[in-house]
Amino acid sequence: MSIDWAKHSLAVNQRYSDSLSATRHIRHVLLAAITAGDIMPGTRLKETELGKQLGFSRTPLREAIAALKAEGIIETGEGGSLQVRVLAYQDIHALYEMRATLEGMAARLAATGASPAEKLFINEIRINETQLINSQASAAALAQINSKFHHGIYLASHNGFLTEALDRLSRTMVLLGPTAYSLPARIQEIALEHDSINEAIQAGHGDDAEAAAKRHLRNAVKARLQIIAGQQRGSLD
Amino acid sequence: MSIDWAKHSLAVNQRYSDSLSATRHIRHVLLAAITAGDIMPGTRLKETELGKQLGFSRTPLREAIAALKAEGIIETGEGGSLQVRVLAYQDIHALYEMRATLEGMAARLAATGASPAEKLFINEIRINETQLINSQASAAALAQINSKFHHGIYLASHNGFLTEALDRLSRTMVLLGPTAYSLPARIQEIALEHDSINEAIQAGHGDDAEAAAKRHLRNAVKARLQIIAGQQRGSLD
DNA sequence: ATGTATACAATTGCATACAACATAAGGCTG
DNA sequence: CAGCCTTATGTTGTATGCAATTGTATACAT
Repeated sequence: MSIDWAKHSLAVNQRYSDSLSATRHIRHVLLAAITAGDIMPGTRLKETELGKQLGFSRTPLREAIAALKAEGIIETGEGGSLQVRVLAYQDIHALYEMRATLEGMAARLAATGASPAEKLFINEIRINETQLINSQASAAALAQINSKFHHGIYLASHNGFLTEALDRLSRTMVLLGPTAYSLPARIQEIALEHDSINEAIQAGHGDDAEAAAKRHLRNAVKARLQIIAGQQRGSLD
Repeated sequence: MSIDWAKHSLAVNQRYSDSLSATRHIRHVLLAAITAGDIMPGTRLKETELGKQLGFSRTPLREAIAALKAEGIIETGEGGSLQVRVLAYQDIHALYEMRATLEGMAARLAATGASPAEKLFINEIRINETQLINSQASAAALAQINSKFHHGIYLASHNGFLTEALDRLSRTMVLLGPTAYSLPARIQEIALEHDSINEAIQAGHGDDAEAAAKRHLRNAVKARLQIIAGQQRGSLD
């Protein structure tokens, strides 16, 4: 029941051309494993075991974990044991509330301050997304282009702290499990909502962009709650 | 020209009753030293030296630094050397832009969702602040009560991610140097602005609270720019 | 005199070893 | 038989040591 670390490790090496220090490499691999669902929230992580599986000593492993703890992805449970953070039900609302505000801010700033090139870039991603949806791409592929779309807007806000905060929120959200792209009905809605955001940005309408982004996120919570309700099993283990 | 680590170390031990692991202890001590201005942005930190001065080995020190790097307080310069992060001029605007949005959100949520006890608590801090100002308290004391006031609002938002994001921003802001409480003229303005925020929260007016908080932060940037202009020295070392 | 190359010193990155602590199981006692 | 204490095992926390990379100084050549 061991995890296929080699896959994630390879992907990270490919993405960064093997140029990462052990500490940062491990951090990315752990994030990838959590994102892929290979490690579920609540899973206990044992340093010795992880180190052996990953092929690194405990020193860089612990440094990577220290960084993930600072990000709120990993937490120390009772007696100092390590585990992937478990989000409470009300955390879901808090998370989306934050994202709605920040995505709204990013969309507004993108609409009012993005360069022509950035606007073109965002629009291109949007077109690309439409093509993928029409060709019935996988949920993973759709989630990836979705990420690109949002991240493009973050960057166009020209606010590094905003970009970082939103990236951090996105990383935290993987703790919630499967994305909304597992709901076929939601996919079309997402496309429409992305369109409103994109159009407002292209037109340079800050207010509209912010409102559209907030609407998008409010709908996203609804979809998320639906997924969680579907996963609901007996709460008594 | 060594730094008085014992002072910060003692303060941390007092605050946390000696119950912190070496790693977390060191993290707090470093933050305190940076906040106090004992270590300026751009200062190079040498692990061996720091470890000896703090009385800990390099392992927990490196873990503390890993956490601070994840928070953006410490960065790795050319060739892997460590230094306290240096903020660029445009970072100041980005930081305050973020804080204005998040403080506005927090104030709105506090106004609409805080419990009666929380509102009383915030009001009490506000009264306390007035007394301190009238008694000509030190800049440090004013900065502290200011922190309490804002933090009280964060908590009353009932959104842990928002609270954490704002705390993180506050920690980053210490990199900017002296607070606005070194400007006598600004102190009275701050009191008035805090009053508007507090009144809107007490009255439960979300829109007003958000607007007042945003105004407060906009004025804070102005004051900050004034301080920085005053500090201006030749940019060629 | 200036630019470059080489050697040395210093610092960071990683691994191994040790110490302290928490947990769980088993035996002992009431 | 139940409860508690003891002990053994496993896990985290910290220290030290080694390897590799980078910065620096000096000497030499142009």
